[in-house]
Amino acid sequence: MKLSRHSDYALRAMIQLATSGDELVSIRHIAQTYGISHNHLMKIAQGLGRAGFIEPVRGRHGGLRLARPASEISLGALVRHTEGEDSLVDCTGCLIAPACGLPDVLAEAMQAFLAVLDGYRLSDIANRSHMLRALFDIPTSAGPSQNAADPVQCPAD
Amino acid sequence: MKLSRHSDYALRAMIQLATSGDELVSIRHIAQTYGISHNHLMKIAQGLGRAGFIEPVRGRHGGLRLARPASEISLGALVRHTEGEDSLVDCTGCLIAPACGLPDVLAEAMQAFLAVLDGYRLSDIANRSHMLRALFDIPTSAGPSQNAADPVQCPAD
DNA sequence: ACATTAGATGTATTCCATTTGAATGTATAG
DNA sequence: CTATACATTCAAATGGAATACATCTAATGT
Repeated sequence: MKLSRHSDYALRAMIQLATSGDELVSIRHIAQTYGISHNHLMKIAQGLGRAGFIEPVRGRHGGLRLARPASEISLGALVRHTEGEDSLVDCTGCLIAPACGLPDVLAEAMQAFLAVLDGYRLSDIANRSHMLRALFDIPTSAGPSQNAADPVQCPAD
Repeated sequence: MKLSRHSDYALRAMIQLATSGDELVSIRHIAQTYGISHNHLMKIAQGLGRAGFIEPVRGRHGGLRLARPASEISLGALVRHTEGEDSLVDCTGCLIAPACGLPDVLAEAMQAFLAVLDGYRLSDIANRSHMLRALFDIPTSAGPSQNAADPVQCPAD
């Protein structure tokens, strides 16, 4: 019972974009932040773009930004997109499928799971803005950090 | 977002055992019923036995039976056992872990998921007893089927 | 006692999905 | 025109799950 890394990375990227406000953030930058595969993140970003969560900007100083305010993006919608909504079990070819009550129960449980996520917005996750901005090394009006080009590296990696 | 086949098979086996009442059912028989791997099911049965869900009986006419009545076994406990209770995401090494609110939200959603399953018992799933007994080809007092040695085969397999 | 049956355990191999990597195309700012 | 960054496709690799094989232990019927 684990979220795929696909979902994991998508959520992380969205958090970073939410924290970065209107500024464009390149895929490369996000990948470097978390120390994850650049190519993989590209595909994830592609999917997020097609689904209307983010807006890609091409060209020299391009990058990604949220297509809508973080307060209007629910986590449920995100997870639904990255994980898919298909059933938890595959009953094709199961002998007892016609009499089995399991799929219904599992669907109900899944619905409860997503209902909780529907109750949270991206802005709720990224609410500790100052802490996150510091971790992302985003310069603020008060006091920008000394080296914005090379973001903090993950110590455990 | 799928249940592992491990969980799937465990649930199916438990349903068959619940439907079979006090009678012993061999692992081989269950495997043949669903057309799944005998050896794999053995390991799953092992785990179920160790966890106290089923009671294995060795020897010539041995087999498996439920350790407790089906009405006292909750689906939540079963899924918790087969899927494990660890977190949905692995945050070790994630840069923003200290400020990230995601794990809490996911844990809450997971809890809601399991809470639904906790509300159902194995007996609720196997409630259509007569249909299931027919599918499992279990002889009844009224009219036993003609060939109890060779159970019905899955048509789609 | 002995053979038979069924579960218990361990190892190894196969299989599949996810993840990653590489190469190429497309668009845009300067 | 060129450098940069996203878009797309294909192929390799990694890791976990599922399966197969081999062997052992325990209980039962003869």
